[in-house]
Amino acid sequence: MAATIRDVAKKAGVSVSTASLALNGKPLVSPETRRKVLEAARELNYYPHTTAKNLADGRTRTLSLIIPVTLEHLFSSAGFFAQLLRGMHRAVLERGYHLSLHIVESEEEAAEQIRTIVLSRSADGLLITNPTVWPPYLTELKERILPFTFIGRPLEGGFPYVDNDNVAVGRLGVQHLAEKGHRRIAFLNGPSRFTFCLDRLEGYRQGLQAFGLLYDERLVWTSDLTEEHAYTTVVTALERGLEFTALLTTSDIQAVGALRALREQGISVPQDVAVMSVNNTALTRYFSPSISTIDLHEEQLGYQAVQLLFQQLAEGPNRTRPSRVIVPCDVIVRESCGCPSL
Amino acid sequence: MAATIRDVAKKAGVSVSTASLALNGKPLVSPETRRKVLEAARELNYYPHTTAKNLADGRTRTLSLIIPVTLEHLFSSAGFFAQLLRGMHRAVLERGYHLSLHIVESEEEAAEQIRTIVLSRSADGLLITNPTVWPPYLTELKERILPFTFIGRPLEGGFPYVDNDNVAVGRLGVQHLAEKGHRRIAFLNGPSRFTFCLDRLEGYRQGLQAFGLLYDERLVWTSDLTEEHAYTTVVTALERGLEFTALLTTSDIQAVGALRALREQGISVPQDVAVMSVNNTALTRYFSPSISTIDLHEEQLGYQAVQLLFQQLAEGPNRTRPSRVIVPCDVIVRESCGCPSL
DNA sequence: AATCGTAATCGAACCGGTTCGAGAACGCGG
DNA sequence: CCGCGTTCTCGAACCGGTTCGATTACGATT
Repeated sequence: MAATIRDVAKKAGVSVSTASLALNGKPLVSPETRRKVLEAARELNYYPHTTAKNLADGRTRTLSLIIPVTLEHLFSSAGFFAQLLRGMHRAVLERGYHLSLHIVESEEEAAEQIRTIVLSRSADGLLITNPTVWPPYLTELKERILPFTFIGRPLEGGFPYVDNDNVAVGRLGVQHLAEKGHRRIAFLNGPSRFTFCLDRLEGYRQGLQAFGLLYDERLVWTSDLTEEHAYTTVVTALERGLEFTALLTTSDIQAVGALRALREQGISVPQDVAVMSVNNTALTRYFSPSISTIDLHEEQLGYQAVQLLFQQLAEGPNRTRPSRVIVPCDVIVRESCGCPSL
Repeated sequence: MAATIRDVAKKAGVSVSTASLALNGKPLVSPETRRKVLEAARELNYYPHTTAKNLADGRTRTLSLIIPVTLEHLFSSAGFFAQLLRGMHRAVLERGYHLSLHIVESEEEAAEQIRTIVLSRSADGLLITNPTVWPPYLTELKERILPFTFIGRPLEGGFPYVDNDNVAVGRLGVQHLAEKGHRRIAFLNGPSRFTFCLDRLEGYRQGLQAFGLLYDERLVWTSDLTEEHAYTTVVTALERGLEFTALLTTSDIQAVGALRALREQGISVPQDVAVMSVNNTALTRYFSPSISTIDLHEEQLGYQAVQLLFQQLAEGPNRTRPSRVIVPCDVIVRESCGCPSL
């Protein structure tokens, strides 16, 4: 069938080992011999057999990406993952690696997949998205059987991860609204099992403090990352008669639900209440009013995650610093916050 | 490090070949021997080395998914791909296979990736999404070096593919609107380099014919699959004074652009013009008015694509019928078409 | 001329499985 | 008791690369 390295060696009149050295650009080969080998390879249309390479040097040239994603979550965050994948793929391609995809419905399933990957040695490293505060596979991973990188900060420290600057997300959201003079800024956050929600809450507090505003826990609400639940949460808050002139939500899909609730109560945005959100999904651009949001640079996040993982692969098991990379974020001003610009 | 099959064989007191037969459930092993081998394997926590298996039997247990996706396209179709991936992953998991991801910016890049995969023998089959009418890699694939399946009908026949029932998409869209009494139904289609646009146009014609309506080419427009271009296209159409009471668009993102154009001209939806779309993305649910759309069952599409590819793998190179699978679609009624239901 | 160092090359082992052909053990009929 | 077919087991080859230790060739050194 296809030419093997033995075919190339024979054609070039050298041994297999020399052919291998020449093809891989190793130094100990004379220029003349190298030329002969390369020419033979070209004539035979030789291309190394990946699997054989993998077996020989014990690398799979594959990184496994674990995406725990429930159906409703998928709906709201498809754009996030799409961008993430782009960034990861770009990084992986640069090194001649492959990206293997594992979509799981729960973290238990994630644990199972991870175990299988480890046992079957089908990847050189793991990229694990969306760890909740204590994922079931964490104990096993602690043994460092396989290098891995989290996308999103795990609660337990000491693990390598990349993440958005979620504290900055909260802080910038508040800052942007406070600079317009808002004093009572509500925050519709997500479930606290997500560390990004914890971090954004921290950022929210920091933002208030920076502007000398008091933290009022009655203005901090929590909902699932769905339109429906965000809607009912805001409706409830309004029924309780809470006063606020600005609202920061932690995801675009929540902002949409919040806007529906506000609209139904005859509260107009941005005149009566200014709204800001996070994610910069397609929704926000085309919604009416268009939604001011914070862009997370997901592609960069994916790219950096892979880079961090490669760094670990290079370092080997002598586990140096548990590194982390934080990707900055940008405010994107649209109509819902009531700013004149753009 | 980890136990190999030789360790298992030694512990069980049998030869390596017997151990292999026993572990793989081959028939020629005595029950007693099998028991001993399995027990030894369990005690040693043995798990076969994927790469070694792959090299030995010449299969990679990997399918490569090629996604040619431009940035603006990504924005509008992230949900589509997310669903597709879910379905594919589910099918692949059932067979102990892996899904390898290749995101490319152009079809030339797709061609390059495909060539590399073929030469390096890093996958057993290819899943190729979104073929345009004549993708550059088609000629090579014709030689059937590697089994593949298209997601989306390629213009050239004779290749295995799965697709939505795009003719039905066009037909059902028209039917739904015509049943409400609409006589002048405009169609905002996408670029004709996409076969799904060609098919939906055909469906549109069939739908008109079924209701005894005349095909009026002035009511058939084309725009890119972006909000902006859809907007300008509809604006232009309105400026030309074209009369229509209903509009079918071929993607949700176009519907959004169309709605913006209509709104700006003081045309209210659904009162003055009924609008229907295709894709059932998050946008359509939360838009105001919510957009009636056609669900394509993308997860099913992905699942079927993998099944079709496995079928080819099973059949081997004795290329039987060039099979295809068509996934049905469903109308989802919301506000924009002006139907009372729901 | 003998010794040494270095550069270039080679053969063989190895990675961890599968598979094939040969051979041993065994029961059975003649 | 012999020959034969069946059932089970085994050793060795194989998949296609990489790598290690040994070997050769050759110019420089003393």
